[in-house]
Amino acid sequence: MTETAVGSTAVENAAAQSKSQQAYAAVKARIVEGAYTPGYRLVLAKIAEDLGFSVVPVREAIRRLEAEGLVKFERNVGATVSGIDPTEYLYTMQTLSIVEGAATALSAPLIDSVSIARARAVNEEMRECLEHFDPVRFTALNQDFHSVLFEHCPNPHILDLVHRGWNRLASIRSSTFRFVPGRAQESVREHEALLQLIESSADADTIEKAARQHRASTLDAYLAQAKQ
Amino acid sequence: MTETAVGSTAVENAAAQSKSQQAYAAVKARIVEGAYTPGYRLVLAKIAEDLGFSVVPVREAIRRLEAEGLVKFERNVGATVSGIDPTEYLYTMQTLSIVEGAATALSAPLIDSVSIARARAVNEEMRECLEHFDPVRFTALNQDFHSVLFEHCPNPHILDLVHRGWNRLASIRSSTFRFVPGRAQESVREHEALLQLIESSADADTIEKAARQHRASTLDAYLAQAKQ
DNA sequence: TTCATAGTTATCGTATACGATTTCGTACCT
DNA sequence: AGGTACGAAATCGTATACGATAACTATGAA
Repeated sequence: MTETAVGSTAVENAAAQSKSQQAYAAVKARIVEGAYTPGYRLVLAKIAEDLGFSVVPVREAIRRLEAEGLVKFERNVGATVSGIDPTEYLYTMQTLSIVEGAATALSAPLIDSVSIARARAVNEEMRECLEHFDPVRFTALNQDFHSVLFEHCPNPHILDLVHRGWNRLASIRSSTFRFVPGRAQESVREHEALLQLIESSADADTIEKAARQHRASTLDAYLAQAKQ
Repeated sequence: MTETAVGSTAVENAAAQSKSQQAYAAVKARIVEGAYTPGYRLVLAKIAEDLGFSVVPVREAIRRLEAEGLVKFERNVGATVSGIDPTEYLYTMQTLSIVEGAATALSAPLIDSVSIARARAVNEEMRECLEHFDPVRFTALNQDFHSVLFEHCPNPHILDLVHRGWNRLASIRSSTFRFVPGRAQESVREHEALLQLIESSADADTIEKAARQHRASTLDAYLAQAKQ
């Protein structure tokens, strides 16, 4: 995702990237890892000081994050980390179900047996993880699993949309399965089914539907949980 | 397309918007209407001078356009209007076929008979337009038609993606049907079929497939044309 | 006590200035 | 003549400075 130049130190990287990019990466990281929680007020001057930059590159970074939906910006007021109120979560998940489904279907014919094996190994870990349930680890593995499936998507635009969707969910991602523990088992089972569809070279439409439905089910489980 | 606020003068508008936003709107408009053709070099200082601003707000505007894919930006080199080389066109159309298909399907149950009638009227105009064929007008009507179908989509994220897709195509949009004139007739016919599906409350999957296929067919026609 | 209003503070928005990087042209060397 | 290296011009990147806006607070009157 990030352009980690292979074989270059962090220092070299810092020199290679503009401060805008550094600021972007820094703020994004803080959001994704939860240091800045939803609703958190992003004060430009403060961030600039923290990073040792002026405010100008920080502004650009924030605007970029805004375009990706991670930050909400109000003129003359400032930026806050986008909360994921339930409606937002619903919209994001629905969107992701569509683009990820498409990405997975387009990706499927290009997935070699090595990747399949890797995905299966990850899913196996998830299954083990069910015993002494660790939601954070489980959710991380879940992303690994799906990454294998959609990363081969030949259409970079669609792939980008998938990444953005995952990013938007990132801040609550660490706890997705905390809210719907019952869903975890089903999820593992559906993963295996997905893998078999891909192995058997099922037609694109079938794979797309399965992938979409898989995500939609997680959403439904969450909604059912949230309702009461 | 431009956000002409009803009942407010241009001056009031200028005051209400930040210069970043104005710059964004101005540059975007120039790109969409073709004043800045693909490959055109966007020099910050030049644009700033044209608009009477400093370069700072222009930078932000450019970055925003970059995030939307309308502009390509290279560090220490500058920005150029994103070309739509055939591969890009393909990727964009494919992406749009997916999100627009989904948007149309989600939108369908919410479309009232008035909107249907309006869409049908537009399609009728398109049919007439076939006689003395005017590609530009035809393509404009085509957007109007589809707008009616997907604008009711209740998921704002998906709707946003659809808009972005159309924007990306905007610079060549004015001439889409110039390249594939034979496609125009089919297109009109498929529009009517789509309307009937919506009227008869066909299930979401059927509508989605039809909408997606409709766009995919335009893409295929273009590719077949471009090949030889 | 409560509401309205004026003043204060925090923060954003933009202009200007200057240093950094790239690109292009020219001159020199082979 | 061709290629390389040096230098100049164009352009970008960032810092600093200041004006503009909105949120907050305190004060006074009803």
